[in-house]
Amino acid sequence: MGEVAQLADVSPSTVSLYLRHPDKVSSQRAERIQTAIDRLGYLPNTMAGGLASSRSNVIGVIVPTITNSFFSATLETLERHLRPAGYQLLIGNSEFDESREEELIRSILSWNPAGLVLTGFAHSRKSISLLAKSDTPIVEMWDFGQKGLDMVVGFSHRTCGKLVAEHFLAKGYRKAAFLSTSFQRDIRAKERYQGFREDMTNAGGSVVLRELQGRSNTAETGELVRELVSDHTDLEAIFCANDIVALGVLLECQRQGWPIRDRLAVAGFGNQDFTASTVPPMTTVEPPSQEIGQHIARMLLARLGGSLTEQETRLDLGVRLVAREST
Amino acid sequence: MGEVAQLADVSPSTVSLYLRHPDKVSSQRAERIQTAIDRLGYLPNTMAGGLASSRSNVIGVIVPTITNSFFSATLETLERHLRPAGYQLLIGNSEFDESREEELIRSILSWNPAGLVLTGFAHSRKSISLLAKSDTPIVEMWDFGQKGLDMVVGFSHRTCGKLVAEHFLAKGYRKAAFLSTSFQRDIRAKERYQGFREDMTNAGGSVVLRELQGRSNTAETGELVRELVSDHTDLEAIFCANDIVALGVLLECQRQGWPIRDRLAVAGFGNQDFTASTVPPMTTVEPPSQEIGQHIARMLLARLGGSLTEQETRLDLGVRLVAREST
DNA sequence: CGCAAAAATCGCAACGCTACGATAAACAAG
DNA sequence: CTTGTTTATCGTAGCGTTGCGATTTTTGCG
Repeated sequence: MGEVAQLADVSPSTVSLYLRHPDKVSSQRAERIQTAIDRLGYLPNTMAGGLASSRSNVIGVIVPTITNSFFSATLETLERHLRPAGYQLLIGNSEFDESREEELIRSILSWNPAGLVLTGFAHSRKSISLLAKSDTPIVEMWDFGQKGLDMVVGFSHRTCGKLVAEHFLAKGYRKAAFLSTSFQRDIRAKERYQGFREDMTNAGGSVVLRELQGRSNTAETGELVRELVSDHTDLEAIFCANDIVALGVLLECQRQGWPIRDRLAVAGFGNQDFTASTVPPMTTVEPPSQEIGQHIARMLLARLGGSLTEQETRLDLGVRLVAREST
Repeated sequence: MGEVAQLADVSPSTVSLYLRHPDKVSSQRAERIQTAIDRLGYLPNTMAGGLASSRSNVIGVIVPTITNSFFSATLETLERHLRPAGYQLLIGNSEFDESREEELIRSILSWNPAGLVLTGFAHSRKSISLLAKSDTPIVEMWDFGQKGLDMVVGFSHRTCGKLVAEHFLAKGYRKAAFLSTSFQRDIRAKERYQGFREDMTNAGGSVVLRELQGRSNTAETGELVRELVSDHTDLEAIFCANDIVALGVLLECQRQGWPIRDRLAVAGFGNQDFTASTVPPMTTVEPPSQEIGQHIARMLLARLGGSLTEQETRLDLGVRLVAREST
């Protein structure tokens, strides 16, 4: 930066001022400075800037996995909205593990981030105390219904389960199954199950549960479907933890020659693109993946912009049932 | 850090030394320092550290999109291997846009990153000069066959196309189509097309090309398939730019009642999990998504560790054809 | 043209840490 | 118990910015 100042024949302070508030510098010098910057290929040192101003343009985001269209859609939207305001995302993978999350929180906090976005409400004690000590704005996303540490943007997974239960009941299905990825990995799938089960049983129906070992896997899904059907010959409908699992069910039925809906109704979660084109088209629930990113960006920017007005701090974006021919 | 030093009754230098080289500090003080750190909940300030040592633990990665299982698998593996060595990934989304990539390179470079990973060989002039000026280790990934700026880890997409062509020819298919996502967005799909086309036509076959407007979309895919089949009644096989598109083809055929393979053979790219379970199971090509991440981590760590030995700097990981019943 | 107010520029002291040379403590050997 | 050697600790000078108050220049107006 010194070099730029020298070449433009101004003081370093002026260069810094120009970089931060270009309109506070006279147009002639602004021009000289910009020329010098271009000529030298000068890149400001973010760390020095961050240190001096004791704040950074980093926003940390911790998701359980990025190999998952739910979260990656949120991440992409979040980035798209935050970048124009000059923020950089620092993305961490907790791998569904609280202690991993704690480690990441520690590491991100040491960057003095302008904000921190976490997935869900489950955090280790230590994490919570770390977060409390720092005064970083926190957003918990992809869930709703608990107190939360600071801001919350998401939807209720219980309600989502209830929505599907209502739909099943309206269609006359009473004997249902919930086919899930591992609850240990995905607490939110468990919440959907609980909401689903509660409403089904309240209405005199029944729900049997099956968990996949690991992540969505169509081969294992097929096995579980065969097992379910042979154990529960009167099974009428399956609600799956996500669309890929539901696709697995659809394909297994097809392989077995069981007509979807007449023999077995299937619903997924995610409303991924392909669900509209399966045969038959799949009933699913659409989570507000993009909206989550968008509203987090909005809230965070408002908070960081320092609009002092006591603003909304918790946002339930709800989910939408997309009823198609598979139920 | 001053506080920690005071509480542990040592000098700040010793605390710093302990943090960086714990074994250079006597065990009694080490213990006192650790206690003080825990008690105060001290978190080192990464920016100050980075500024002082003029290097950072940041490794930048720029991918065209993270909403894509190819790249996200690489990202996850990369993170898994780099984190234990103390590195943090700074992920950027170029959205298949060179000027966006340039902006990201600028922004990441201003962090003084320890390394930078880019996708593919296509960069703007300015980007290249920026990279040349900085002495950051660069890795270009997910492609192979060009010179490259520094290190390269990937595979040849032309070869991939040729592999499928060979397979089609062996099965007796001569009249083929390539059904792609937009080439403008995905140059590498274009390279697969070129390799595919070259070998098909050399063997006396023919290839017709269709591009989807945007990203993989099963509805649009269906339309294009119908159009293809009515325009080219003698069409025997379709090679798709990815598995989702191939799934779209499969589903469309099913909807139309066209028997897969007998009427139309289909091959995808990606070997995503569900491809094994479609009806019939789908032929596809498996790119080394995870291996790419793994080898980049290895190369980068070797380079950063300063093993002075002139090491390999370009790595072709190849692809594997997974032949199943859809061809 | 002179003077006050506003705008533009500058100098300097941080920011919190690291690296290096200097100093002190511990240890070994004569 | 001295001296040389190794090991542990400490002081200090930056690292490249920012932000504030001080200083200079420009502007507006009687």
